[in-house]
Amino acid sequence: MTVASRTAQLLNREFFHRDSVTVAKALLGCELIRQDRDGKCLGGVIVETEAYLGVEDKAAHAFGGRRTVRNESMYAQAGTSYVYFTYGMHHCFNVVCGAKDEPVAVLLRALEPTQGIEKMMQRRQHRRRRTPVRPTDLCSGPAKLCQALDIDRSLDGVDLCANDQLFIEPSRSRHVAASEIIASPRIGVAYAQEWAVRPLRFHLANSPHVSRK
DNA sequence: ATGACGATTTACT
DNA sequence: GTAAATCGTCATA
Repeated sequence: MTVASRTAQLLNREFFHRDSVTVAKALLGCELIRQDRDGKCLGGVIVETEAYLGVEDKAAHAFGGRRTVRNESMYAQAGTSYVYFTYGMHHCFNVVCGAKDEPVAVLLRALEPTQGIEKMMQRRQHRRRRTPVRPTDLCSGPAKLCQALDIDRSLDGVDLCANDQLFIEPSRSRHVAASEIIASPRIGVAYAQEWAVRPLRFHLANSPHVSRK
């Protein structure tokens, strides 16, 4: 499939050019797809996201207008990827939202695997791991899904609206009703004080593929 | 040049 | 439940 024909069926720039809470909810049910070097597609349906609100958000990397080599992609146009490295060993993947130079983004936290499951299993079952990877643990966390889909800093800053290596397709059959979306506090941001408790994490009710119950 | 810190995951008690 | 793993990045000097 060519880039041009594929681009026509992706989420477009306007989809991402909205506030991050709206995009975080709208991404639920959409499908993240990664095409690796062999042309093999890996991916799954997005079941969990978190919204990050920019300069006023104490939990966000751009809090206070912080702009560095690491988070530069947050200031790019909507639809750009922001991939960061953390804890000395993990990558996390975000979609940049809002206007250019407005550092807001959505962190993708969990997928329901649909494509390339065997290959993702192999990527997750790395050398040092002792226990087998269960299907519901394949992409049930922001760093797990990056490991499964082979997402790292080489994919930071790419345009998700015009790219055949990493992109997002609209929700297929399933229309996601507002009643299926559960909001809760974001994970791992206890240091952010009052921003730690705001309900900016969103996940599909009843999905066994989320990072936490 | 140095030190502290993660938007996490895994294993173990 | 707790703790270890592990290192790029950034603020400070």
